[in-house]
Amino acid sequence: MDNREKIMLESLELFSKSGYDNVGIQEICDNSSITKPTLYHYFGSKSGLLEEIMLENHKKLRNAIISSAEYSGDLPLAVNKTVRSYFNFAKNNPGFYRIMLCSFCAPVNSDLYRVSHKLMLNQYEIIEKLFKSAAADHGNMKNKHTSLAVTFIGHINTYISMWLNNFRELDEDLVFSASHQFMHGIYS
Amino acid sequence: MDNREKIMLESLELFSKSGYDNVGIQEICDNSSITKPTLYHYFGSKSGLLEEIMLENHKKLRNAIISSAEYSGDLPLAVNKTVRSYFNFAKNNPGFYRIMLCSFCAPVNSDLYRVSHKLMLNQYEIIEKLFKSAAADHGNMKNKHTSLAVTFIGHINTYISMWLNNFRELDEDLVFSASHQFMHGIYS
DNA sequence: CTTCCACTATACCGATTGGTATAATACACA
DNA sequence: TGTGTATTATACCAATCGGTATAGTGGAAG
Repeated sequence: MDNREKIMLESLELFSKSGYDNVGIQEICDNSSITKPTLYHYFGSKSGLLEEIMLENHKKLRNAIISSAEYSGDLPLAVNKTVRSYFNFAKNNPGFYRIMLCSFCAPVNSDLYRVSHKLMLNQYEIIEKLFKSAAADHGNMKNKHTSLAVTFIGHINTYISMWLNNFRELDEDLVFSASHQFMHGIYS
Repeated sequence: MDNREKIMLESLELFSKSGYDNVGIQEICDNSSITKPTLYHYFGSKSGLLEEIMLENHKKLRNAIISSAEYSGDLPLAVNKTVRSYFNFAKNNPGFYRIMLCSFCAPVNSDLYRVSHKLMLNQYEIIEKLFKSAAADHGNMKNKHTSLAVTFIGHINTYISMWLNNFRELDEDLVFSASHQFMHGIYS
């Protein structure tokens, strides 16, 4: 594993455990067995490091959900698949998901917000597109795309957050009931 | 307004805008028109200040929801009233609610977590008690108290978070549909 | 053999961090 | 008017923050 990757992995770990602001550059370097000039050689700044971490992992998430969230006439199916994709991604990237959850409610005046905000909006857009396509077949969804997308991701994050805090498993039963419950919220 | 209160109000404002870690003691003092020894006279430390802010506001929240979340044979009613209480509290204390949302996903190794964790658990307990009482009349809720409580608060926070980010209003319609959707999740 | 480049080591920078020691002040009470 | 106490102001602390300058090392490629 090269140094760049080592730094990213290690700082992701530290950020998720202590929070971006509570981790110093020196601490990252010590844990990665590299020196400060090396870190600045690759990332330029602390927020630059955060940005690359968020960009790279967001890309993986995006790839995971973008195909699940495709509408082909069956909205419950797409919703079900998307929930499953999110759950699986969280399981495979718990450290990053922790940080992402923080970034959903990050203070406006923080590096995490500045770096992540557009990425969060991009996530909304992907899901919004699903509901926009489905609206043609579901009249009661008209002009609610954004609201639905935000609610949907919010509910998914509720379950993932529960899992991260050991309140519940992310199993196939939960995929079903979460999807089912959300769909009921649309129809009613 | 006395200095103690002035400090608490001002730092709550700053914390919610920039995050606890990004606000320095000096900045709080400048904005409150007091000096550092005064702050340390009242609160002892930065985390002590955070603790008093969280304790005091949590107390207000607790008082607001504890009567709403009382079970008197009508679960949908109690759920509805509780959602309304949360929404109203958030409307009246947006700054604190922002911080509280952060504290639900705060990194374990942070002041915010250390100060808030028990308070969050206490919130769960209050709601858990509601579902525990209701379980006598609703067989399918047995042994799901904790899970239900966490999910319930999680869903409420999703809507409040949307409101804080200007995606949606917290009106009476949303109180109804949020309650309705959650109840459907229980019955199914 | 030389050039290039990723990387290290060390030492440093100014600014800011949370926190404190000490002395002056304002005010209630006698 | 004098005294005690609660609160404040000024000035300071060591430590750490993010970030950089400089000089040098090891190894691969031409």
